[in-house]
Amino acid sequence: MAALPFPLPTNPIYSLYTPRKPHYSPTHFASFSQIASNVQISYKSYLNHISSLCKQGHLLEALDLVTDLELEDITIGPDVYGELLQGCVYERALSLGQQIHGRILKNGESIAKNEYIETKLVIFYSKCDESEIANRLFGKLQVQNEFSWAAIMGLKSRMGFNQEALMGFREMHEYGLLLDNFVIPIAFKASGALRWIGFGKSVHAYVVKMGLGGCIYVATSLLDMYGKCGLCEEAKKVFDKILEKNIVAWNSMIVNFTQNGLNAEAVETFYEMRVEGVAPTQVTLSSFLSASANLSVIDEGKQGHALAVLSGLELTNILGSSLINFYSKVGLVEDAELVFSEMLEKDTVTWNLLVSGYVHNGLVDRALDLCHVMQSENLRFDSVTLASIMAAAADSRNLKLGKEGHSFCVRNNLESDVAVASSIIDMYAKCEKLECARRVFDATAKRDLIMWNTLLAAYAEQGHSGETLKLFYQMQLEGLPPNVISWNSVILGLLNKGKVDQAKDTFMEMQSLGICPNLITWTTLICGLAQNGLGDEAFLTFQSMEEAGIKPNSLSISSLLSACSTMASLPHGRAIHCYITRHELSVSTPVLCSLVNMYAKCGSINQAKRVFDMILKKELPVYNAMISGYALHGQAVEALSLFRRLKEECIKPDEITFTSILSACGHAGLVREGLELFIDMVSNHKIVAQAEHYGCLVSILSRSHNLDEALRIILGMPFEPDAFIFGSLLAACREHPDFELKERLFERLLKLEPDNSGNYVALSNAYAATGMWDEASKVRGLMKERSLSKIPGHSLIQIGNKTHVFFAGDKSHSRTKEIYMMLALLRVEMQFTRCISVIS
DNA sequence: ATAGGGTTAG
Repeated sequence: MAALPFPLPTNPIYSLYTPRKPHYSPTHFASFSQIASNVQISYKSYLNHISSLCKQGHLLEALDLVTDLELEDITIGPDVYGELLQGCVYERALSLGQQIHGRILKNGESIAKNEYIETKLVIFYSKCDESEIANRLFGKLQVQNEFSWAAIMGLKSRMGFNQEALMGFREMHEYGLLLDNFVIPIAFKASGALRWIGFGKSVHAYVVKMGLGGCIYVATSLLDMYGKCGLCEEAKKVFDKILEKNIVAWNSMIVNFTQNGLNAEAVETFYEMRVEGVAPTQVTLSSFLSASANLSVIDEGKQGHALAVLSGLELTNILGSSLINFYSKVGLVEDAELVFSEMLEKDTVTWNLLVSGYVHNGLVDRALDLCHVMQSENLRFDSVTLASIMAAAADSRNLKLGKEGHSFCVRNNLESDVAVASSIIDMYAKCEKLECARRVFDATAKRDLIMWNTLLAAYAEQGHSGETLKLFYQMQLEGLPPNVISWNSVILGLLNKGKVDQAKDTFMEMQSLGICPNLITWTTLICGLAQNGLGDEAFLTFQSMEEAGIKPNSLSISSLLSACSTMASLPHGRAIHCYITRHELSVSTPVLCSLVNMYAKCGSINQAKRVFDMILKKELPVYNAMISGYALHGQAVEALSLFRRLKEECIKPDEITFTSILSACGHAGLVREGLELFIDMVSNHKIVAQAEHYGCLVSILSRSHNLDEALRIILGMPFEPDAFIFGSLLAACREHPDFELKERLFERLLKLEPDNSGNYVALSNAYAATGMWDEASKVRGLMKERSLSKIPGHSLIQIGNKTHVFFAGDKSHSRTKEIYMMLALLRVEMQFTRCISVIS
């Protein structure tokens, strides 16, 4: 047990289980002789009547009776005024209480100086949160008893002056008063609010010594204190020892589990409570809904909603907000809207919840519309609203909105809020304004872990691994230990820069420092390995992740599928497809796209089509994946027919669709169709042509031996030709016998991207395509010399109905040569226009 | 004695 912060009392043990009533009689201080004996009966009946009126909240009627007594010149004892004041305490009726206070003063010292009345007045003003009056009266008290002390300490704690409350607790003890089961809950509440676990534990020790633990008020406040300090096991121990658990005890336990992130335990406790047959309250259900939202368990949360309705609970702000929070966290936006519309009174929290719910579900426009409604209803934005707006701006890369929001924050002094500042930093980072993000970060006085992590993520995302590491060390120098998210960003930064080995070292380092990698760490690693061409390692990492007992989500699955594509390994891809089916993982649109993409890139266009056909509600990304698959396989006719179907179904194609369909036309040499599509994109769909679209156009023209036209297009483009354009040209003249042209293009490419191994592979493939194996080999040697990471490219060659995958990796040309020779032996006609290189 | 909201990592 921890040391006591105060000496133990020497007095006999205080009686514990007494109900709340003073241990002295209120009338004890009043001289009953003052009351005429002939009116005593009627006085007593008056008193009883007044008392019952007060208890029912009929304060005005009670006061009328007192007036009657006064008119009959009957001396009124302190008991009557006490009852009245107690009634005012229940009703929090400040002005009425003040009137009674006035009457008491008018009736002279005998009543005003009565200890019972004086104490009641302190209690009354304290409960009405009238700090100044309460404190003044308390200071002037003749006797400061346990009751007035408890009232004042409760007031201080409610006002947020918890430290003062605890000081009063100690002072009270020094004053020689007993710490009873009325003050101790206040002490627990204050130490819980301050997270002063040491103080709390020593009060706990006192409770044990004094045998106060059986009092339900003491026990629930003790359990709450442990919960607030994050010690859920201790809280659970206290909870289990409560023999007769009331609703507050159950609620406290559920609330504390939820607030400490132990959502499953919260749900379990809720069910235990149901088994015990205890009726839930709003507190129970709002916490249960929070836990369900955090666990994304839809059925449980819906049951909670149903139970709230069945229990006849009123849809107050708190219950309603919890419901909105639950529905929007699990993606049921319409249900959230329904609850919102059913709520009679709404406050800023309610509105904010729906706004953030929209943002959370990607409905940025609706979020902003709701903000406008908020404005028109004259509701003030607070920092929470702004944080959601900034998240919306970041999501939609809407720099204009972000800047407006930022200036609103500056005008309204909201940017000093850490969460708002973090969201502003994130917004600038997502809009690729890293310097602005940095400026906001530097200008912020108070920085928390999330803010550091936001900037870390921003640098990592852009592959500025150096800056990421610098910041990572700086935060540690400033005494802030990084968490998993910080480490994840460092790993991501390194992977995005291609520094795979360093990323792997960092992964080991974090574990040796006792930081446990989470799903995102694993996924980042799997994804990064796949993107850096290390598909095998990505798979091994996936196995380690499974061994670590971490279940993949749709992103890890997509990453693995992209690893399969990189390796062009159909068996691996099939294995993942089986894994999805076996584990009944949710097949979201991104996963379906990755599946289509994987099968296409692994050469099985038919299987890709089968997956595509199985999708009932086809969205644009799925079409895009399938079209790009056809493009990859040189099946331009199928790609074009799918493009028409897309239009028939009134789905608007985007720039990605056009990139794929244009590249399909390029591979098939469909010049007229390609040019028409380009014009359709620019004039009908108002899509600004990007470099890759020009690249496709160039590629289409080059492939049809229209190199002059291609060069004309390049000159007329609204921007400088980039590596992609030169790459397209180089790829386009794969079969072109002009070696010099290839080399010149390659030179230009190297100037733009000296470290891109893809260009070397492209040149090597171009040599290989025209049978110049030795030159191809030289380029490979050059790559090795410059120790460029080997990204194994691979080629898909369509022969008859089958597509074959040829690797252009290390042993590329020898293997390609082998296959070419095999094909020649089989007398299969080579279709070079259908020979596509897929180089990431 | 118990009660609802915002910001970061793929």
